[in-house]
This record gives sequence, C-alpha cells and structure tokens, in this order.
Amino acid sequence: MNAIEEFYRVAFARYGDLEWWPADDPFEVAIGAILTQNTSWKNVERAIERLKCDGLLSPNTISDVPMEKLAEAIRPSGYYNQKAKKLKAFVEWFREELDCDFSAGDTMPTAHLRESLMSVKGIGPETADDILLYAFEKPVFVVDAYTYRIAVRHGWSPPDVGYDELAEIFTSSLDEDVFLYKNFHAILVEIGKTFCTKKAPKCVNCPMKPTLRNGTPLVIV
DNA sequence: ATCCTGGAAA
DNA sequence: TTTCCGGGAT
Repeated sequence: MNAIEEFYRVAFARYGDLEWWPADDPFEVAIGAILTQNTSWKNVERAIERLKCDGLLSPNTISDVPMEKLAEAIRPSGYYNQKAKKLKAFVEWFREELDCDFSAGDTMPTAHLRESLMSVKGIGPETADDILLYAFEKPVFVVDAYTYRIAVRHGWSPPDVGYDELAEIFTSSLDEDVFLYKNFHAILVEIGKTFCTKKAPKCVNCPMKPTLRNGTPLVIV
C-alpha cells in the first residue's frame, strides 16, 4: 500500500462517506460547481436556495431570465455578475452539446468531454473536473488548493507541480473508482479546512499525523 | 499581477 | 480590521 492509499484508509476510518456532492440532481451539481469558485459553500447554498425559490434552477429558465435578474438571485455567492454570465454560458453548452441530458456524456470519452467543458468561458480545470466527477460520474481526480497543500506538505509532490501532473499523482496511486475519487476529494477539503489550514496548520491534533512517513511535513505546529 | 464580490472568521 | 473561501479570465 502506497502513502496515498494509506492516507485514505486512515481518513476513511475517521470520516467515512462524506456524501459529496450534496445536490438534488446533476444539474444542481454543475451550477454549484460554478457558484463555489473561490467562494465558501455556505454562500453557495444560499444562492442555490434563491434560484430554487425563483424557479430559476433549470437550463431553460437560466437561458431565458435577464442577466440582471439572474445576478441578483445568485448574489450571496459573490462575483455575481461574472457568475451569471458563466451560468448562461454553461447552459448554452449543455443544450448544444448534450441536449440538456447528462447521460448523453456516458458514451463520450472523458478527455473529449473535459476539453469541451473547459472551452466554456468560466469553466477552468477544477470546475470541469467537479462536473465530470460529481455530475457525469467520470473517474477524474479533482485537484484544488487543499489537495495541493496536503500533497506538498506530505511530500507526495514537489511544490511546483502542475494541475494535471498532481491529478496524475493521485490517479496513478489509486484504483480507478468514482466513489473513491469523490470521497477522497471531500475528505481533502474537510481536512484542509480543519487541520491542514493555510496558516497555522494544526498538525499536532491532525488525525492524519500517523500516516506521515519520514517526519515529512514541512510544517509541524 | 489584478480583478471580480459577499459573508464569516481571525 | 484583514483574511479567506469547494477559481478563472484578462
């Protein structure tokens, strides 16, 4: 068992299934993935609740509603003007490429779907991978700031690693398993928020401390 | 490197 | 008061 598998084994014993991504359906996952860009999930929940109340959480309504009204509905998630455009760009892609049907992605190669998603203005690699994994159920490993921080501090990766390169470090160390990838990312986010924080990491109380091999963490607080 | 933005935490 | 979010575009 390699260090990354060992990390997950210990983490799963502690956290179990975190049940990501919390949403009623894949469309809500995709919308949430855009709204959560550089934004706390709590504020995204408010924005999604407002979309639901206004009857706006569907491809047709997002296409038809005026930009200003959409922006107002998602206001709590921040960057509301930018994100209103992003939501409209996404639903336009969703209709044209998939006829508003996520299952249409089942027969498409993951790499093609990923490139296609990333061609949408407002969808970068992380958001694309959120959508691929949690909405399309494709086996891609999501990399985010928490993933990077934890990977570097545990010595799994050099600090100058690129996005795709870091994803590869995880996928090459793990079985290809959609549930595993979903829950691993959820666990990294949870640990990154509570213990492996950007400033003043709480290594002393961290449940992952037993998984460190050569006293590897760059920071022990 | 800077901008986009609200809300909570430090 | 500053910092930080489940980033991405210019």
